[in-house]
Amino acid sequence: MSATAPEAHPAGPETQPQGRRERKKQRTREALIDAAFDLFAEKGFDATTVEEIADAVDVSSRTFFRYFASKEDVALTFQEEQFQALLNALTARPPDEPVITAMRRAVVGIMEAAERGELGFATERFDCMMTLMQDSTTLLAGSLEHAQKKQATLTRVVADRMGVDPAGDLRPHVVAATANCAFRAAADMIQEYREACGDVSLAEAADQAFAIIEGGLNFPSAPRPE
Amino acid sequence: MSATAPEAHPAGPETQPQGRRERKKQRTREALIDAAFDLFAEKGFDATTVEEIADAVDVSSRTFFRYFASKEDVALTFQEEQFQALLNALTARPPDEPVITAMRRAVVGIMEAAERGELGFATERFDCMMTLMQDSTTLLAGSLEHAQKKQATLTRVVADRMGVDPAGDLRPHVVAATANCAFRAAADMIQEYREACGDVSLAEAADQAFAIIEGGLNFPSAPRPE
DNA sequence: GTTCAAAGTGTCATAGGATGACAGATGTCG
DNA sequence: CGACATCTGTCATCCTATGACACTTTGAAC
Repeated sequence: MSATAPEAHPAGPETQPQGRRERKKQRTREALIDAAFDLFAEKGFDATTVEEIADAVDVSSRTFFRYFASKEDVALTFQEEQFQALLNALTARPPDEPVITAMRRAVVGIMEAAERGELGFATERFDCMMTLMQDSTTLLAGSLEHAQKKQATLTRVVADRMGVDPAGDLRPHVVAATANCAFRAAADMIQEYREACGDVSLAEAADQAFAIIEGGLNFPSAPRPE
Repeated sequence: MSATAPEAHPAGPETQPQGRRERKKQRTREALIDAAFDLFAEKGFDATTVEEIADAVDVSSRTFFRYFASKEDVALTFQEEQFQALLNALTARPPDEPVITAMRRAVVGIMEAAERGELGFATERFDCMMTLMQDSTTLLAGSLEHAQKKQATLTRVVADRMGVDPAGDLRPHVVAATANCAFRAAADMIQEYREACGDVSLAEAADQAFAIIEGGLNFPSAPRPE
């Protein structure tokens, strides 16, 4: 996940590959992703070795690393797709919406789409990622890192929409960070108190989180009972 | 940074160690930290090997891993200290302050203290960490992971202060996430646009970020010029 | 179709992070 | 001092990740 990424998550939408070579490459790539998730689901992220993934597709592990920069990378394919979808959704929002509203609708929309399996991947994959990240700190770290790195892009888009310069103006940075923040807050509550909050969907919780943030967070401290 | 951490960042405040063994252990630990940061500052995080750190203190690299769960761990010592200081600062805030105000003052206070070298470590170490994280994605990932894991603790403290139950109530989760968010937004702007924002301190920027969040983020989108 | 360059892959080699096992050294306490 | 716990070094091993080189496939130019 460090310096040189061969071609980290290119995975554009449906481009009809011209040559046989391209098609074969695409097939290998997807086979690796499938195999990886099967194994992850079966034995967890950490317990699955790159060699096992590669063997399942009958390529050498060296080849695996020609497709993915790291073991995390293959798992974060979907996160990358989600992020790209978010960018699209955000720019597609009507231009007269306040930024935070546009962001909120875009984020919630994407999460709903993901939950309905309407993005490039199945719902199980989405759930699987959530589960995996609870058990694997390295995967969690990778996911957070990915999100963090993408935040710079998001900031630029937000700044553009606001018509301000991201150098010197903190506001677009905060708005972009808020998207992250709302998602994390929602995911945290659901993961840590799964039984208590029952079947609240991530999308719903994120929407609530945005509502809370937009309210300004001005909650009183409780009077000390004692 | 995964499953078994030997004794990740214990580093309590000044406890007078009783036995010679304890003292020696403490000395080794600190020597490792010092050596690590010297080397990190000199050649960067990734380029420094555990063996080099261990050699500098004249212990085996196996011993290094008995003190720190990973190479990241030794670098995140200070982040852990900062977090503990934040918890203390937060609980020390007057009970009649609204939570978000208490959080804001606590966060900004800690960052100012860190910038003045008033915590357990020198200012250079603080700056060093910032620099290192720009160049090392693995360290960045570790830092984010650490922050994320601590957020659960922070959430509980916030919930306690608000007198609410963190299961089912999203608000404390959002407040806790906001602290993270404000810090990240501030750090991002300063790091990516260093020249533009000149000598704005991290503490100032974080304070501004809180102000923006408390305002509710209700910014209009710019009219499309063309 | 033949030829040639480019791209993809396998094999081998290597570095570094991290962990388990075990024996020896070093403290601690009675 | 002697018994015991703890710390440490050595060795062995696994896994991730990368570089180097040779071989094969593919696509394109002639």
